[in-house]
Amino acid sequence: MRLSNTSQYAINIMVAIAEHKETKLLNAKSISDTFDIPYKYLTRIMPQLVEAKFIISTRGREGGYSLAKEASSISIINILNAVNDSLHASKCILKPGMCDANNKCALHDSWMVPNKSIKIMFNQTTLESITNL
Amino acid sequence: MRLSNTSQYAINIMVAIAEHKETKLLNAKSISDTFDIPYKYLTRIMPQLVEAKFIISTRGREGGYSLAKEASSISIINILNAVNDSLHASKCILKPGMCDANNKCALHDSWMVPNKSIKIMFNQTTLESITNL
DNA sequence: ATTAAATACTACTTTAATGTAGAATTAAAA
DNA sequence: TTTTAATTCTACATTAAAGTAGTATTTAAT
Repeated sequence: MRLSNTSQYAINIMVAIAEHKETKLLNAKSISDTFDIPYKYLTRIMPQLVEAKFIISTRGREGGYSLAKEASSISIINILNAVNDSLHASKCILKPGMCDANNKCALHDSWMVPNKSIKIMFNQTTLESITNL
Repeated sequence: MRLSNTSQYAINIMVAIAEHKETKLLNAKSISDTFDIPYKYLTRIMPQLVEAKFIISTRGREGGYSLAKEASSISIINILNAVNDSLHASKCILKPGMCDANNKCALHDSWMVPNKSIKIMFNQTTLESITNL
């Protein structure tokens, strides 16, 4: 029951950029150092977050990253979706696909309770709510 | 946010054995067929469940598996522990280790709510509660 | 006794996630 | 204008999980 490294990295990256309040842009090296994210791996995640329109990248010397929109408008689920193909959120916990009502997996009903809690958390938690602004 | 294939397999296997109420023992082939678990992979999981004292194996012709104890005494968390080295249950969602109170990861507090719900479910859900007995 | 049907053991292969390397591109500073 | 510091792109390497194969062992049925 875990989040992939890539997802963990992405969330930490977004938090770092949201919290960065200096005039100089925050660059990949700093983020890599702060969270012990392998630099070369991080620099492959960054373009995905740019592509998702969460951050703006500025290339060249003195370049780096900054938020592209309000921290309050970016929730954890958005970040997860940007780096994972899908969160598996709607998938069943005991089989590859989804359970249908007639043919439920053994944990289907039991899992609904924590799964709902997870979904609510990922949906309602925004960058604003978890950063020191 | 997912359970490993091995964990999923183990839970399905235990449910199948718990629900099996014929005089003939339930064998690996049947379980493999029922849940589309690769036979050879399944036969490497079985000894772990035997080792954990959840099931009894009977070798040789007409052999198979049966529950070693009451279905009510085996909870999901027990099964997960038997096949995973650790469930990561106590680990933090955004870093390899555990957060300490002073140095929390960004999602630490937010994660506590769903995490508690997951723990309760895995601890309180027993084979008895999810099988048709 | 022999055969058949089952579990158990050991080693190997494949796959997807993760991590690494190097070169290209960009743009400010010197 | 050259250098430097940054992002981006593409390809390759490593690792751990998942899957496969073959053989040994066990035991009931024949």
